[in-house]
Amino acid sequence: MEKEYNALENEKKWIEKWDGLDLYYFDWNSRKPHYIIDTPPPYPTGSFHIGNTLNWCYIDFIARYKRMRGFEVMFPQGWDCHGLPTEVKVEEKHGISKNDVPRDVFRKYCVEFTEENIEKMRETMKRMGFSIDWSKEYITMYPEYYSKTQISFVRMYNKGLIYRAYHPVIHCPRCQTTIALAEMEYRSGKTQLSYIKFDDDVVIATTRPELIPACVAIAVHPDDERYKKLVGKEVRVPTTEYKAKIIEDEEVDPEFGTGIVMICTFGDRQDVKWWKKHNLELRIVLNQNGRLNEKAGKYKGLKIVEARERILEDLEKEGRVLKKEEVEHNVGVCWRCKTPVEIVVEEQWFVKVEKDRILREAERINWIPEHMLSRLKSWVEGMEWDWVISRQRIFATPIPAWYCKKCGEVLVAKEDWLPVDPSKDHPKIPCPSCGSVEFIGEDDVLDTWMDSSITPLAIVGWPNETREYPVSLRPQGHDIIRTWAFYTILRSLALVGEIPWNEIVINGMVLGEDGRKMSKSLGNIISPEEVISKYGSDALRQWAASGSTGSDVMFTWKEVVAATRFQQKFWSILRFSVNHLKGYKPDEKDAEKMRDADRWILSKLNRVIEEAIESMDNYRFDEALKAIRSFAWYEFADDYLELVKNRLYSGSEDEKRGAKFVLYKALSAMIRMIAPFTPFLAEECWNILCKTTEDKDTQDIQNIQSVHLQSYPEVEERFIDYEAEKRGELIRSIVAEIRKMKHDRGMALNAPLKKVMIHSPEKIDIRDIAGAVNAEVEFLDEMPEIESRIKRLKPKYNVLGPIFRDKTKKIVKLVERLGDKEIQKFVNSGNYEIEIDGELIELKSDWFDVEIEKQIGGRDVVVLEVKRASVIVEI
RNA sequence: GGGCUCGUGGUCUAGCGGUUAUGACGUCGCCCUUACAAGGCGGAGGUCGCCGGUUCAAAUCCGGCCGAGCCCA
Repeated sequence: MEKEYNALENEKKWIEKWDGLDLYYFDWNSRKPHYIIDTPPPYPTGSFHIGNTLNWCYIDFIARYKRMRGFEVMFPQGWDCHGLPTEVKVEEKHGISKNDVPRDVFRKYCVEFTEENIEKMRETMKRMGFSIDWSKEYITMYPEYYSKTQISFVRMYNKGLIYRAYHPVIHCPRCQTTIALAEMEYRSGKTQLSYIKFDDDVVIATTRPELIPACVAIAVHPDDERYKKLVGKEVRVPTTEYKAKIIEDEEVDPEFGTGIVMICTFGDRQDVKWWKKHNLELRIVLNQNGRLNEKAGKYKGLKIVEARERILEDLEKEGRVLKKEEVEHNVGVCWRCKTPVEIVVEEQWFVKVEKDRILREAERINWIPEHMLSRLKSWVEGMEWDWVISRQRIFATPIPAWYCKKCGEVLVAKEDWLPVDPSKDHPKIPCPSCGSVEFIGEDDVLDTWMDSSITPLAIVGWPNETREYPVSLRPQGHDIIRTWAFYTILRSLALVGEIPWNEIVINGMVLGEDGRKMSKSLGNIISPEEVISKYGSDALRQWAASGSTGSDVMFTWKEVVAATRFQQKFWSILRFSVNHLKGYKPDEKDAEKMRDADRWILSKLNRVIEEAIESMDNYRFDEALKAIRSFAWYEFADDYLELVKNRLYSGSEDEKRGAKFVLYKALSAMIRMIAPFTPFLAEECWNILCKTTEDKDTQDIQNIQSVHLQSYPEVEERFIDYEAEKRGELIRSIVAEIRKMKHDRGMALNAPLKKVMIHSPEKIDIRDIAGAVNAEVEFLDEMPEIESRIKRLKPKYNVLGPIFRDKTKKIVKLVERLGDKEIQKFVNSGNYEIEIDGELIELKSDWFDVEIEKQIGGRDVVVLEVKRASVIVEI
């Protein structure tokens, strides 16, 4: 074996060897219990970022662990392809606008572009060693998948869970499409608040003066004494000829502005609420193209910003603008492009949100960490509108619907017509209402979340045959609880009346080394490839295991470096062990040859196995890896190996057997325990160990022995032995104490000692101690007589100095000259009088440290006190 | 404004009623010891954010305050 572990080389080697072995193939017909993971389908941006890496590491830890624990694990991989970002990239790439080419040509460009991106990302995932079953890959932009999305649409429509209606929706002027509430976020910024006089009594404050022509009512708080008299009156809306009624509503904030608010259709979501509640008129002045319409009178055709300026100018001339001030204001923006959104009213497709049912059913899912359920709950509880699913885009799943040209009847496709694209395909039946055969195909497409919210169903074969449901696990980040988790639960309940998964494990976000979220603008982005090319995948995977599940994890190079050190340590442990295990055939009978040290570490090993299983079962990867690492490094390597080294080098064959037995047991278990975390290192180590010991019992595939086909180590109760642990612990601390003594005296750790005598009520095996401390060791049944004499009184200068100043030196000299008897008297009584320059001075023994020398039969010895033992060392 | 999470040596972090508070990195000293110097051995370094309360016992539970982050309005 090489002295140094070369991670990069080894990882490359195994990626090649594993290729085509089908190590991770999920077989539906397997008799093992199934464990199905609803893997997140990432958006194919072309780069698999470090946040994905964290997420996938968790999945892979779980998948590998569960496989080793006897489950038939499905780890599929999907790609959530549709959406605007790709459309934008494709437009850039081809130098076109999406409307410059026919829809299907544009779609083709998007598909090609996406395929290239997927391939790039697959490479990184393979390099990371994720145990994906690629035969279960799904790609949402292909008809096999999106026809499922269309079927789900048809079924929900037929159940009355999807409907078409006029309703205010969020519209992104830049993306030129409707977006769902979940796709909107808030940005804070400064805005100008204008105080506008409607008449002498009514002065409103608004941040959107351009919407004054859309004002449909004026509102005040019912308890606001200032305006009680106004309620019920009407006031003319400036810039228009019509009047708006003054109403009262509890949700008006009397503290904001003048306490009088104009309600327009629509400035924000609060307007929508008021509009609905008070049954107000609908007065839309803003078109989807971002320009004002004829209802705005002379402002028709102006863009929002232009209109704002013009209206303010005109009002100013009329003396209606009383005040302008800067205010902090939150504005809703599109989450993709951060452009401020508008509220428009259009006929759109909606999915009904059954809040109560979702809240109730979500509790049946086991949330890890538990508190993440509250994220979903608070989101659902606060939902006001149904989910808008129609989008005015191209690269997405078409909505399978037509409108009859004659009577306007809506015709939704039958299941056996799917997949279908109504923008070019025709329905297979005439209009059920009027018999006409002329239709207008729906141009709108579906929200991408309509594709990705059926992933758990798609992977189990729905709608043809749903082989197993709910699936075992959903692993995802906490940032998409309100979207992906929420939508999936909703759709699963709607389509099959069941929760989608039994458990959901949430991972945190990855922070940069500065502790802030990784982002391009902060310049703190690290790519997985950068880390892998320097330190390899196993090291990055160990970093991923370093945080506690659900919490955000900071990326740090030092954690990655620490991981590579562990890999080297583990390699060295194997290198040492293999040297002694050459030709060793594991034999349970060798257990009889074990000494205290062997029994101790074997017992500890089994308790670490127990701990690792417990932690892995609870998805606490940090705990598991930490337990395994510290056992291997400290207890096994630093303590145990040091104890048995001597026996392995110079013991008799019989003496060695006990140690070899343990060496083999421990290595076999440790390699299997690190396998989910560091699959490359583990694989190499496993192969070396197998070759060394010629162990033919391990499972192999096409003549390659793989640790990833083995079972996880099990706790062997017969080796857990608390008495042995006690004795081993004692042996360990005796050796440590002797080493410490050597260290304190500036001796080399392997320096020979004349003799070591141990007395303890515990009967311990001293043979391995001798080798470890390089001395003859004797176990004493009785404590020998130890004579102690005071060697010297060492002055505490920090006490004596301040008291005696310049006399200190003289005092110290005098005390040093005292004879044995005088010293004894001084220490016993605590006081001593001396004379200096004719002056009597009383000294206290506390001012000196008493150095004691111990002897046995006249020979100098050092007595070390260890818990439950006395160790007498003759140097 | 509301909800959630979190304040632990210089930095990051474990513990979440019970001896002396975990580990990593850093730091200081000693040691090339037939697996590993990217190593070993040994130090130093903490009023567990602040104030109350519950308890025989609080870093841990409860309340309040201060601070940070995330989510939502």
